[in-house]
Amino acid sequence: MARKKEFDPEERMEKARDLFWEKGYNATSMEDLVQTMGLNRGSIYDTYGDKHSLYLQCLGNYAAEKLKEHKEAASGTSPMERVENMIRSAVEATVNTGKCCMAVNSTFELAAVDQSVHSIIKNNWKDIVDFFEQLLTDAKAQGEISADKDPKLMAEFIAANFTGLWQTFILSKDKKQVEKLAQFLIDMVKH
Amino acid sequence: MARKKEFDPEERMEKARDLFWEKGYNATSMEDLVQTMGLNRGSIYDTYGDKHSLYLQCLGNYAAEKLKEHKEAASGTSPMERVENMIRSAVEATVNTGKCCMAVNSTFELAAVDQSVHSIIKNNWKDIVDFFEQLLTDAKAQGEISADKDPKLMAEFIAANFTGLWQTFILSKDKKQVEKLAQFLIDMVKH
DNA sequence: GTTATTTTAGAACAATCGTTCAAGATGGTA
DNA sequence: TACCATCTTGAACGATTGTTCTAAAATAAC
Repeated sequence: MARKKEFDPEERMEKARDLFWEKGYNATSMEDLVQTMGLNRGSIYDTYGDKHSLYLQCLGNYAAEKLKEHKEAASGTSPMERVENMIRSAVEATVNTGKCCMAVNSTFELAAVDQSVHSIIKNNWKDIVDFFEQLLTDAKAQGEISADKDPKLMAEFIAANFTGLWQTFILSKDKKQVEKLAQFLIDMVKH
Repeated sequence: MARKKEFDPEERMEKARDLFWEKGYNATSMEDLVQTMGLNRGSIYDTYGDKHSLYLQCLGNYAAEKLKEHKEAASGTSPMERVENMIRSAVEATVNTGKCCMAVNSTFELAAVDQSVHSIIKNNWKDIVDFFEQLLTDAKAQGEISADKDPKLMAEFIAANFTGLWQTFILSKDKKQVEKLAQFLIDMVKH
């Protein structure tokens, strides 16, 4: 055996992830990454592969973490309360950090032309929609939402609305407006 | 006086616009533009300025055209029917062309870091929301939607949902699903 | 037909892009 | 202690980036 890495690959990847998150894939240069990660070019290539490979790892890391956060945010005594908390929690995270979802940024920058990116995001999207669907199915069984509602369709609708909320936040930069819109969504879903 | 341009600046700009639309700003190189526009580098710089300036002109052109299309799609005998047709028309355009909104792509790629881009898109966004708001105000006056609804908020909600529909289309590539989601939105808005 | 002015064409610019490589440093194992 | 696989370093690669410049071609006005 030989030397051990002087850095923590996971920790440095998160620095790269935050940079990609902020600037997007194409606007982030290898030089930027060298500076931000505090690593030599060679170490980056040796550890993560090329820029695209590093990006995929960052995106995968983000997606996994985001899914975990969504599930953690789903606290509450009833299914619909859990759905509500998920929505509010996502909005809160956005307005507090000032950053919107990296996966959504990536969707509009790359997913249409990059198969690997598309696949990662689509799977993550499906996980989130499935989680919503389960909650809404429970809500329906408990009579929290009316019997004529389609949990799957409604789950997709809620998830799609996240993207709308993020766009609204980017354009308006108005915390209050995003929160009002989120409340409107919740009211619509609950009836 | 001297020579006249051998090309139609407007027509060539639309070729640039379509390329930016497809690939995004950062992934489009000047060389790409030279090839696609069929112009010499010098002619591009002389006519449109640098790459960023050309992009802003393309985006402005797109925004103006999109607003026009939205208004043209707003046909119908009642306000709510006109709103419905706007939504359906936007979805149809997306699934038929396979392309989603350039302004939304641009929002997630650039608006957070580019003030000029942000301004163009925000203004266009406001125009569209205002148009929806007017229709919804009429709908409310005519009793098509209930009196407790807020037309402005609902207009923002509908506009935000467009973005969600586009994202769903990119990820699912499923025409039917996007149409179902659009119908769900219409049902929600109409009650 | 001359002149003035613009448009063209394409070479060329420095800067940056993503990537590779060779040489030196390191430390666990034999 | 000697070995050597691995990690670190920094220079360097060719390709491409956005942009500029020069000279030739073209045309409207005189």
